[in-house]
Amino acid sequence: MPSSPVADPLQPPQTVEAFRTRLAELSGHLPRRLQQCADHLAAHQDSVAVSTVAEVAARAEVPPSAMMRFCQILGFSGYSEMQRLFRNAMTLGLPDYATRLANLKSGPADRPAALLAEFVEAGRLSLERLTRDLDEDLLNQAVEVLSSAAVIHLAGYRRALPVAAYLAYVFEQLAIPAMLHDGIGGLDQRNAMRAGDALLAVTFAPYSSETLSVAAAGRARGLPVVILSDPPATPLLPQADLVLTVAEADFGAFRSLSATTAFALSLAVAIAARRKG
Amino acid sequence: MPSSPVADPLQPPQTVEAFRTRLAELSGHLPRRLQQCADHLAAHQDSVAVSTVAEVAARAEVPPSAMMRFCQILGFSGYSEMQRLFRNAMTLGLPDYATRLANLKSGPADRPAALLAEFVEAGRLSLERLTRDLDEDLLNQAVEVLSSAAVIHLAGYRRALPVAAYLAYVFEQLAIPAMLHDGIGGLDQRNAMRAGDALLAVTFAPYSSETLSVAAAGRARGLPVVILSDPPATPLLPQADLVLTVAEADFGAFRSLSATTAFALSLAVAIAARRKG
DNA sequence: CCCAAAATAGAATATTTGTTCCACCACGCG
DNA sequence: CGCGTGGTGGAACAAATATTCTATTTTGGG
Repeated sequence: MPSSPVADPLQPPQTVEAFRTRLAELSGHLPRRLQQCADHLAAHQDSVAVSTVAEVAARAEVPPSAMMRFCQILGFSGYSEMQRLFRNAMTLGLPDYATRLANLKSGPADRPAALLAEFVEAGRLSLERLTRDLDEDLLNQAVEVLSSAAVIHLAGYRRALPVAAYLAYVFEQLAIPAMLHDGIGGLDQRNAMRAGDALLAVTFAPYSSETLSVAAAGRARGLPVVILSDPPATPLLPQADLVLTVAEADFGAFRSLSATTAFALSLAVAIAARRKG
Repeated sequence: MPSSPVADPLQPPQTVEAFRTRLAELSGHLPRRLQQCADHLAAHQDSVAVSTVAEVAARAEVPPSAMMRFCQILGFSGYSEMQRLFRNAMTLGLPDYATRLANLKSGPADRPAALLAEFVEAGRLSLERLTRDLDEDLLNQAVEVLSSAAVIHLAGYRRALPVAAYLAYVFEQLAIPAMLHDGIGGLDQRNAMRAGDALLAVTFAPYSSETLSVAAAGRARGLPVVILSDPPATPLLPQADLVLTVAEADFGAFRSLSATTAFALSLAVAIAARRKG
């Protein structure tokens, strides 16, 4: 691809990394006002996504026109184009969303490989978002609670079943007592939840009533309940002691589980480490 | 007009928390278009900060004016005021992805968050490799074969079960006849495989004998057999018509399924598109 | 089945925001 | 010591965007 190590002054940076590189290159041999722009952007680059030129310029203590000139020096056509870069990087929705969705819906012989590229992109965004938005404290609490359980009960239906099943597999590998409530044949396994155990339930909106009912049963027995879901999980807050959320980017009506599986695995391994330590 | 005589003195939510609460209150007893707004905002609340009304409205599949009305129902004077709430919440927010990832990794290796950062990194690598190493021709053939099947039979055990289960879920959503051979209670479902059907088996090294035996049964019945596995899949080549591989990066002894789920979803959606087209 | 009230869509309007342009200033070089 | 080059700020202009308004459709009650 046409991305060279040395910055081409006519081509705008396509990624935030490229943007930073360009900024570093320029910084130092720049007229005073433009240097101010560079310094300010280096320190507050993400605020570009949500601010107007006037605001950014004011914070950098330069007139708006100076900021405009600076954008153009970076290779952008103007402030808007630079802003678009940061907006795209910030939102989980894919760029050109409408166009791509139209292609997916109408495009007759859309190549499977193109489709795959979209889902890979969605997965990448989700993973990125996962580290950025992580509530570390919440995760630590979940590890704490679950690692001290005698048996970890797992629940998850429909789209959440793969995650619960995966957790069951990993826990077994790690020699951690765990039990998957698969609800096969309508058989409950709720009475298997005993004092000293804990429940880890996985559910995504719209929340399946089975999962919620297992969670309620767990609480009724006094078990700590941890729910893994997608944001916003507001309706779940009263149902659990801890609610962890993973935002999974969608493409069209479809959502992969790329970030969720990574999160689940981390959780399991962290629990194992805690139990050993 | 901050105070009205009626018992609906709507003050705009001052925090995102308050915003979520109000959303939850309203949701349910709302006219159709406004409910769409509520649903969309619940799922993509942060994208408001970086999008115009027109964009948000388009994604929610409502006209812009409907979104405006909804903002006013929430108590805001208009979209701009609502947007301000999210912009403010975001600027105080976290450093960007690269910085955050570096911070997470630099900490003690036993921190759950550090662990997560590693798995996220592994996931990203896997996704990257997935597009790079993709054998497009093979994927097209798989789509071709599976899309013309009357029923798609799915097999997968142990670590592959989540993938097979996920495929079963997605096929059902897409109204594609599919059957998961879960092998529950040691019950085979092999006689359900009939002429005109196809088998999609998922297995990773070391290959489970159950999966291989289902694949053999499928072939014996003359069904086309597609296997989804990890490289090198050489031992599987004689067992199947097509062998697709997804390389999943590992961290320590552990492998996530980030790339595999993305691949599985793509495959399913591509098959659906092919059947419709 | 009809009517009133609410909801809706899209066009018209108002406002905000980005961008360009040009007069002015500072500095260095002939 | 002027003259030219490059930098600067602000005002004028253009584009994008939010917001309001109204004709039309839908909904629910009598």
